[in-house]
Amino acid sequence: MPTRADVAKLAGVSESTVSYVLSGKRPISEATKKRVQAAIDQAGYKSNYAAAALAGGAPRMVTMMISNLFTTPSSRINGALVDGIVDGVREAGFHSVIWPVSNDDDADVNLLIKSNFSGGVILMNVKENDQRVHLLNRERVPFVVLGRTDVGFKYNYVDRDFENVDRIALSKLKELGHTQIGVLVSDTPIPQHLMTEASQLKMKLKAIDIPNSEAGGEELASIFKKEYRSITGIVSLLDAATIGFVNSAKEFGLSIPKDLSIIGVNMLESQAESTHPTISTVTFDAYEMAKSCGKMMVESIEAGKNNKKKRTELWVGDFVDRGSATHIQ
Amino acid sequence: MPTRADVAKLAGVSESTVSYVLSGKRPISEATKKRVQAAIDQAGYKSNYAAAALAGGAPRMVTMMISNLFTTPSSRINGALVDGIVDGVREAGFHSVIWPVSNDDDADVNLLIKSNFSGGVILMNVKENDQRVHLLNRERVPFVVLGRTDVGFKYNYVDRDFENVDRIALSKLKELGHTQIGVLVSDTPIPQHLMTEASQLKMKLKAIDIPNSEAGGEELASIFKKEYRSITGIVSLLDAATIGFVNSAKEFGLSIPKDLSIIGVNMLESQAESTHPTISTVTFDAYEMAKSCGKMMVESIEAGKNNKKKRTELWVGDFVDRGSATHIQ
DNA sequence: CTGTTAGCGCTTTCAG
DNA sequence: CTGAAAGCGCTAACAG
Repeated sequence: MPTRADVAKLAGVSESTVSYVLSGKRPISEATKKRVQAAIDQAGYKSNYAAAALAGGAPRMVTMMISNLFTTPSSRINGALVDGIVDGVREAGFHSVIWPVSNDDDADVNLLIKSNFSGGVILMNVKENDQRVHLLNRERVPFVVLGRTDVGFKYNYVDRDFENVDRIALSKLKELGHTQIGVLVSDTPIPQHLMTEASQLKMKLKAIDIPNSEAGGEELASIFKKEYRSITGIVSLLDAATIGFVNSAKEFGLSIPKDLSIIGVNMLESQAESTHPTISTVTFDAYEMAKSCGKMMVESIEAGKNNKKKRTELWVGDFVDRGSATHIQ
Repeated sequence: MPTRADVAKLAGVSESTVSYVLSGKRPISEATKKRVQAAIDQAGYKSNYAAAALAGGAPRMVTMMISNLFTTPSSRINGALVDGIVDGVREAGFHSVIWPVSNDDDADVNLLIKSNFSGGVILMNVKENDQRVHLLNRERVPFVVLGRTDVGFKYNYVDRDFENVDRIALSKLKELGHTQIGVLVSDTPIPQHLMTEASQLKMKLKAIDIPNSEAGGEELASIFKKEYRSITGIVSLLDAATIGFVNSAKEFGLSIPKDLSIIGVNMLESQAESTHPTISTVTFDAYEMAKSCGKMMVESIEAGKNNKKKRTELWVGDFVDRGSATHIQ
């Protein structure tokens, strides 16, 4: 295995010069850059991760910990998350790997932490009061949680910003001229922040409490014109019921989106898509979310070096217009 | 972060002594062993992966490369493979991680190889004439393929040993007294090695060529007594057809396993299980297979250090008796 | 813009 | 049974 010394000799420069053309951390003349690059190719040189990690301080590697990766069928959203993290981390100049946690005991986790070849850990699929959060925190390993769980102390995470999503949905409807809004819920009141937001926007919300099933949606459709005559916009927190509603709307003389604008909120991307291809949603871009999670992880690792502590919470939603939210007619 | 030097000071021994109690590579008195262990605990010492890798030569880490991990639904067999590799590798004193390959271009693979933090690569889900095999071979990275693909040169792999599986199936039937054997195939002749093996065991094989569907199996059941009166044992290469056959056998006056012994072969473990809970099979223990793959990987890495080359091919099947292969009556 | 040099923390001879 | 010391290949001051 050729080392940076071999390359240096070949190129007729010093060892550090080789390092610097590789890292770009200091200006190098084009001429030497070329010579070094040629020498690298000729020697078939490959940088040694271990040596770099040793010399550079923390290892430039982040580890994704996904529990139950192989017992639950992987969903599309998981793929987007992994891809997002990989890209975010890579853009920050780190690598990322998945650490297989076959079972739920601590052995694997401990091994990862002990071996300490990883600069930080991204925790996914966190459970309620997840023990791994406690462990990571105790062992002072830099980590970021993709999601949230209540563990009794603060930590870095990236999660969906539900309130902002609601805000986007309502302002979108407002913008389209709707003020009388029905909120599809199931056995729960309208979330407080939705209420607050609505009053700021001078919109009227009316809870429409139905079972979250296709049947529930159909039934709503059957009575909608009678019961909710004044309502022109819908914010739906339900998936299955929305399918039922949309599918049977026409049958009951309700034309969507002509008579009614619908925006689904707080559904997972996959739910939203499977719900109905024509329902507009405020959804989450899982890939982008994961990407910022990756970036945050790296930042957090680098902050740790300088003993700077940072705590970040983050995320917003995106409006996806599929044609069911339209201007009031 | 405490280092081995801190521990040494605390325990009042030399640095190398600490290393040796950790690695167990030379005899240490119980007394100092205890003192060192106490110092390690007290200091909260953790070994540094990067430093160990640097000093020790090749990094003690193997990487699993699984393509399309997140676009295909993960199956149970994949989980078994990953778990097996992890355990096999761990028993050999190495760690293992999954390298996420989101797309099929070479960028991810190159990155892995360049960063060279991994002592070896286990390739899974290989495609025909897989380019990654060429790449790994060219870059002289130690690697093992879990599966097989034709690339025009030899490499280390672990795969199912189909011939041995057939051998096991036939000898099992022979042992039970069966000599007139039907072979369930679909649009293919009986494999050559099955024929060879049968003639050595002085058994008679008869191809039973049917569609591999439940309907195909049912139809076979309906005519079996008439058409294949002399046959007492079945070797099945088909999954769906076997289900259909077994399920409708009784209806056509065929009692399994009383009248007929059935052994499924060359099915994946998952297929075999889903085929029928009472069909005996010669199947593959995916976990064990993967485990030996992990061990082989580590051996291959360590052989590389001493410039010993080894080429290994491996696997056998296991007979799983679920009661449908019984003594001739 | 480039070279010299002191480590990073560990493994492994070599010398007791 | 234990110590001392020489690196592994790289990064990052420090010194031009």
